[in-house]
Amino acid sequence: MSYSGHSIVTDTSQQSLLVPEMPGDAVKLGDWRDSTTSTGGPKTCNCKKSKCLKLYCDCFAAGQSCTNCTCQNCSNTADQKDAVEEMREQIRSRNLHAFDEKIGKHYVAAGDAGKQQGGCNCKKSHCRKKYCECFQAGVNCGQHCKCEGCHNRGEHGPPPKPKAPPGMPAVKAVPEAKPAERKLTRQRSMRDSAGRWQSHTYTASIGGTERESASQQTHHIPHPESAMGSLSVDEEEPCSPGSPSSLSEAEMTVRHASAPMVHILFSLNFMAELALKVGAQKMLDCGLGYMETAALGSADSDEAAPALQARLPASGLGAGGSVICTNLQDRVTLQLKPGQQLCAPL
DNA sequence: GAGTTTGAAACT
DNA sequence: CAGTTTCAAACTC
Ligand SMILES: [Zn+2]
Ligand SMILES: [Zn+2]
Ligand SMILES: [Zn+2]
Ligand SMILES: [Zn+2]
Ligand SMILES: [Zn+2]
Ligand SMILES: [Zn+2]
Repeated sequence: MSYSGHSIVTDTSQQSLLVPEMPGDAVKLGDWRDSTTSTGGPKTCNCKKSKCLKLYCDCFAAGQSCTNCTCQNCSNTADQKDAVEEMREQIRSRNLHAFDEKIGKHYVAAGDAGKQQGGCNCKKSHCRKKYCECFQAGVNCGQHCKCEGCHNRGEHGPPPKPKAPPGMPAVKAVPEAKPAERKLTRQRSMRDSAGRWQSHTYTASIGGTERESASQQTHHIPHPESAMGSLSVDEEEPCSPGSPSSLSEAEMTVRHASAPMVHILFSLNFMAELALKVGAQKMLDCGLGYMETAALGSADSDEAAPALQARLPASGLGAGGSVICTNLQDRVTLQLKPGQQLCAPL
């Protein structure tokens, strides 16, 4: 989702992402996009009776056309987009949030589309198997789950560790393969000191001819509102009391979607730095490629935040700092304690 | 690979 | 709503 629709006018500056700029203005979060992978991960299905036109079908639920699937009588194809869209509408009328995987058109939420907006209802799996979608998503069960005998609440054990499906090991072989270039880009809108809206495009790349690089482009845009959707940042972002103005690096924003789960978004600068420090590949291997925050978990409460923090080291991204959940309302700001870092220093 | 189990999605 | 059926994946053997 680029801002190509807007007439881009102004300057194009280059600067290092490692130099935190950004004033304490409102931060808008775009999505990370891996140029080599489709957002949300490619899905495949094996549907036999649904024609891949119901939410039973993972591909359809994820808003993807069936590709490399082994489905039968599949109608979830590009050349039948009319039928697809018709079904989508029908399902949307049944459940307004059915395809709400995106927030404000930008952020792909942790869960799969159309699933689990209200938590799981597991009865026999103790939420310890992939039958449980909370577990499958790698998150603890939360307030809205109605599960029985749940062992996925981070109380009596570590956070869920759904074993990665076989097929494409995160880091395996291919040592001779040329370092494929990977690019991570993301956009954000913010206001400059003059109050004008700007669109910032950040790019971090690794591999390829260049080793690692990062750049930033700044464009003036008419109004970000149209592009940001309902979750546009308030004109006046409520700053948590006593927070320093320069949280850019440590700041994380939590969106409390209508109901169930709180998704944690890392700030742009943080992710960009992380990409440079540990490498984009490592991030992808750790499931952070698209800011899939489920990889780190979700916090439904202050109490759950520490568990979230505890997962950071396990992700291999460094020793986590303290994550503080300052409040839990519609919008929450998580920040590191001053001087602490999520990622171990270089 | 066949058969079972599971819980979301769909249906009544 | 609740109860039932359908469905495709997760799981077991
Ligand atoms: Zn399908
Ligand atoms: Zn498919
Ligand atoms: Zn299909
Ligand atoms: Zn569950
Ligand atoms: Zn759950
Ligand atoms: Zn549970």
